[in-house]
Order: sequence, then C-alpha cells, then structure tokens
Amino acid sequence: MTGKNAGKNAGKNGAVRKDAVASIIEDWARERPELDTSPLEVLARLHRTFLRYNTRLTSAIDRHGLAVAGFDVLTALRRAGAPYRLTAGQLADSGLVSSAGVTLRIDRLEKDGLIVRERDADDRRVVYSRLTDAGLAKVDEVFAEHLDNERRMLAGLSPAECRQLARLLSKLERSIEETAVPDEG
Amino acid sequence: MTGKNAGKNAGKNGAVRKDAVASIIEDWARERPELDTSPLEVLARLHRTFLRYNTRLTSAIDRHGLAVAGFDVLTALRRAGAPYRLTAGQLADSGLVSSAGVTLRIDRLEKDGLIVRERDADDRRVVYSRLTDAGLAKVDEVFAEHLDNERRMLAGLSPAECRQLARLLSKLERSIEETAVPDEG
DNA sequence: CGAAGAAACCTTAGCCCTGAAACACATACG
DNA sequence: CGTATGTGTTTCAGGGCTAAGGTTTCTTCG
Repeated sequence: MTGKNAGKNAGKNGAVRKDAVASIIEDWARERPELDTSPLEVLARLHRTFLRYNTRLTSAIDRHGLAVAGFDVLTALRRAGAPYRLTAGQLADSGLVSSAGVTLRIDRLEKDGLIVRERDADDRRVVYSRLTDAGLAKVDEVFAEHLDNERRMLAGLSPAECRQLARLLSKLERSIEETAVPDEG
Repeated sequence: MTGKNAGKNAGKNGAVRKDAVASIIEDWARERPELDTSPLEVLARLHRTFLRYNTRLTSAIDRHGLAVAGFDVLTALRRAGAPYRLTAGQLADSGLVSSAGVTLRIDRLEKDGLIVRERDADDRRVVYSRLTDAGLAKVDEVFAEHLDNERRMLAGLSPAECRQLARLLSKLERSIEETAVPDEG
C-alpha cells in the first residue's frame, strides 16, 4: 500500500516541492475559502510525518519479534540504569500512556520472559517491572539498530536542519501541553 | 544533577529549556556512552509531540461523538468537493491507512448515517463512500472548530517559526519516505 | 468463449489503546 | 482502632489498526 516512487529531485535550491498537505490545503481553499487553514501547514504535516515514521519503526522493531509498545517499556527500563526497575506508574508517565495500557504491555513482556514483576515490600500496592537478563540483552541489541534506522530516516536533512527541527518540535510540544485545558469546567 | 555536559542550553534569551527528550538523551549518555543518540533529538520529539497532539485532537473530536479515524474520512470526502464521493482505495491512500482499516472506518460511519456506500455501475468491484446530508453538516461544523483547536495548540510559536517547522516537517516526511526499503530487506 | 491473473474490497485473527470501575493496600482522622 | 479517603494497579467494555487470506468482479489472451 506504499505509494509508488514518484520522480525525485524535481526541485533545486532547497525549493519546497508541493507535498500532500499542500494539496489538501488547496482543496480546502477551493471548497471553503472563508476558513484559515494555516494550522494544517504544521499539524497535518506533524500527523502524516509521524504516521510514516511509525510505520517504519513498527516494521523494524517487529523484525526482532517485538512490538513498539513493548520496546518502549524495555528502553525506559534500560536507560533507568541498574537494577533496571520502574513502577507501573513511572512507566505510564514515561511512555505517555494510560496505566491500563502499561498493565497490558507488562503482561505481554512478562509472558515473553523479558521482564519480571516484583511487589514492593514496603508498599504492597506498588509493582515494579524489572528487566531479566534476556530482556537486557534484547534491548541492547535492538536499540543500537533502532538508532541506525533513525539515522537513515534523517538522511535527507542537514545537521543544522536537524537541530532546528529538534528545537521547534520541543517548543511545539510545550505549546500543546501549556494550552491544554487543565480540567473540565 | 550531575552537571557534566549540561551547560549547553543554559543562558541566552530564547534558550531551549530542558525537556523530557533531553533527559532521555542524558540517561543514554550515562548508560551507553558509546552510542550516538542524536537521532532522538528529532524523532523522539516527533513521537512525543505527536502523542500529545493526538490526545488533544481525540478529546476535541470525541466531544462531537466522532472518532479521529472517522473524522479523517469525513474531511477527505468533504474536501474532495461535490458529490463528496471517493473509493475505498482513495480513502486508504489519503489517510495513510490499510484498506482493511478503511472498511472498518466506513462500517462505523455508515452505521451512524454520516456516509452511504454506493457501488460503481461500470466496475462493480469499486465501492464509493458518499457523504450524506447529515455527514456534510457534521463535518462542516466539526472542521471549523478543529482549526480553532489547532490554532490554540500553535499559540506558543511565532508565524515565522510555524513556517520553518512546516518546511522542515515536509522535508522530513520526504526523507523518511525516500529512505524506505522498497521491499523485504 | 473460458480460464488465469489482477484488482478492489471484505473478513478474520491478533495485537494495541483508552476510560471507567473494581480491587488491594495505605494513611488520616475522629 | 475502624471507617473514610486516597493511591497504585488491574479488569472490563469498546474501539482501532494491520497482515493475510477470501470473495467478487474485471481483463487478458489462447
């Protein structure tokens, strides 16, 4: 279902070639000219770019018999350092996912022997997830390849463009977060 | 707070405050200092920013009794112009989703009376989805509010920053697309 | 014509996510 | 010390997505 490889290098001098979002914006200008659709320039591109990134990511991780959701948990545990242990709540925060989602992710990883659950002795509500030796080996193997895969995806941007894009995305994340309604009312 | 390499983003006006991804990169530098994690500067921020965007988007659309997946189909039909009709294949391409996914989206929208399926008379394999009057009214209502919501999310960025971000995201999408392996690798 | 192959869509099986409610445990307070 | 309330995790119900395979319908060509 991937698009056919259309002609490349149509533009020069860094000119921006028309992309799918530009066409979408043109469509709206024709159909509903009274609307200001400029937010789509950023956010529709964010959406589409993420979908493409996610497709690539999923198939790369999948080759190692992992799902992105599980990989996300394994990397959070790995970068926490020895003894590679976090509570379900910490994992939920770090992955921007609900606590229900974390339970399911952990279920699957435990079934595969990559992590173990351990109850806290002091506060028996708390459940830690800890990397097993197999989980540690797996994440160290897959993460290095993951970085290589990401490097390839960024090949079309210069280092300066990457820095700029990183800065702007960070600012956008903060803007989205700060303009969220805190609660109902 | 080990202040080893942390001084990088201190100090100037418009300085970038440390965000979650910066912490993640510091973690990796401590745990696996031999890896070059610079791709995360861009792509982990892309991932997290999208997740936050998607959460906001979902709750806004949900207030109208719609799912993002369905809204996506409705807008594709709306901006195609009268008679607001596209094939399942066209909808799959436009939404970057599999044809199976489109079938499910269409099922739900048809059940809600927002679209109708129509078989092509000439080629009876083809199934069009067409907006009903209710669907047209719904999408015109929700889309305008959607744009306002997106405008709020972008409030923290200047117009110049938005233009720059749009350009860089477009370039990134193309880079990801072009570096994809055409087939099994 | 009629069978092979291609194309468009649908079905199935499997995994993933969320919000709300349930459950287990901790803590505060009268 | 025992109920009320809060916190951390799990369960449940309801969707959503994909890959792979199935069905129906064209198209091609002997």
